[in-house]
Amino acid sequence: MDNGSALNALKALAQESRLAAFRLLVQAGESGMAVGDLREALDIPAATLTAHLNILRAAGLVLDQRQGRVIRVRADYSRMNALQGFLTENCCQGAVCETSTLCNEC
Amino acid sequence: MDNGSALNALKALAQESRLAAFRLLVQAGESGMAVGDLREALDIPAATLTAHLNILRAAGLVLDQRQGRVIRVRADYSRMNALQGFLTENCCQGAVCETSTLCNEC
DNA sequence: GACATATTTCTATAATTCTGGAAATATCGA
DNA sequence: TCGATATTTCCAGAATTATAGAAATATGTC
Repeated sequence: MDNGSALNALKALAQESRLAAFRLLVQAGESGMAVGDLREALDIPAATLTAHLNILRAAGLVLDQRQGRVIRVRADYSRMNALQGFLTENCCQGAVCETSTLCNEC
Repeated sequence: MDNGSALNALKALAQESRLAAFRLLVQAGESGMAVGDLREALDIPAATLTAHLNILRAAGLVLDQRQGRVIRVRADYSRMNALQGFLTENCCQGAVCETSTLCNEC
C-alpha cells in the first residue's frame, strides 16, 4: 500500500459516522449490509450516508454489490490489513522489539 | 479501547504530515527522535510541527521525554495495536472468515 | 544574570470537510 | 408505462482543521 492510499483510508475512517458504519460492516461479515439498513442503524439522512459511503468506497474500504433496487455494501478486510502493514512498516529499525511500550509486531 | 479514543487516533493519523511523522517514529523505534530532527526531516515550520505533535500526543500515539533542551518523541505501539483491535472487533459475526476479500484476523 | 538554542503557545487566516434538502437516477412490480 | 422504493448526485451553507508568524517559555552555558 502506498502513502496516498493509506492516507485516504485513514481519512475515511477518521469520522464518527464512517467509523461506525465501517465497524458495523466489519461485524456483518461477508454478506455485508443493505445501504438502507445501514442508514437505519446509523440514523442519519440518506444523502449524508451516501456522501460517507462514497468516501469509504473511494478509499477501497467498502465494496458494493447491487441486488435489484438494494445495494449491499461490505467491508474489504484486505485493505484494512494492508493499512495496518503500512503503519508498522520497518518498525524499530529492524531491532527485536521491547515488550511494554513499543512495537508488538516485529 | 473505546470509540472516542479510536476516533481520535484515526483523526490524528489522517493527515499527511502527522502520518509521515508517526511513521518516522515507528521506524526510529524505542529511542524515538528529537523534535528538531523530526522538524528537519519533515521540512515544516516548528509551530506547525508542534500543532501536529500536540494532536498525536492527545491521541496517545506519541510519548514525550525531555532531555535538557531537547524533547524526544516516540511512537506508542500499544496504542496502535489497540486501535487495530478496535477496528476488527467482533468481525464476521464470529464466523470463520473467508480468505480473499474479507477478514484475515478472526 | 545574559544570551543562545529548543520548543511551545497564541492567534488569525486559509483550506478542507461535513451536512442535508431537493432533484435526479435506477430498478421493480403491476 | 406508471407508481413506488432505494439510492445517488448536486449544491451551498455550517463547522472543523491546518498553517505559520510572532511572542512566550524552558533549559543550558558562560
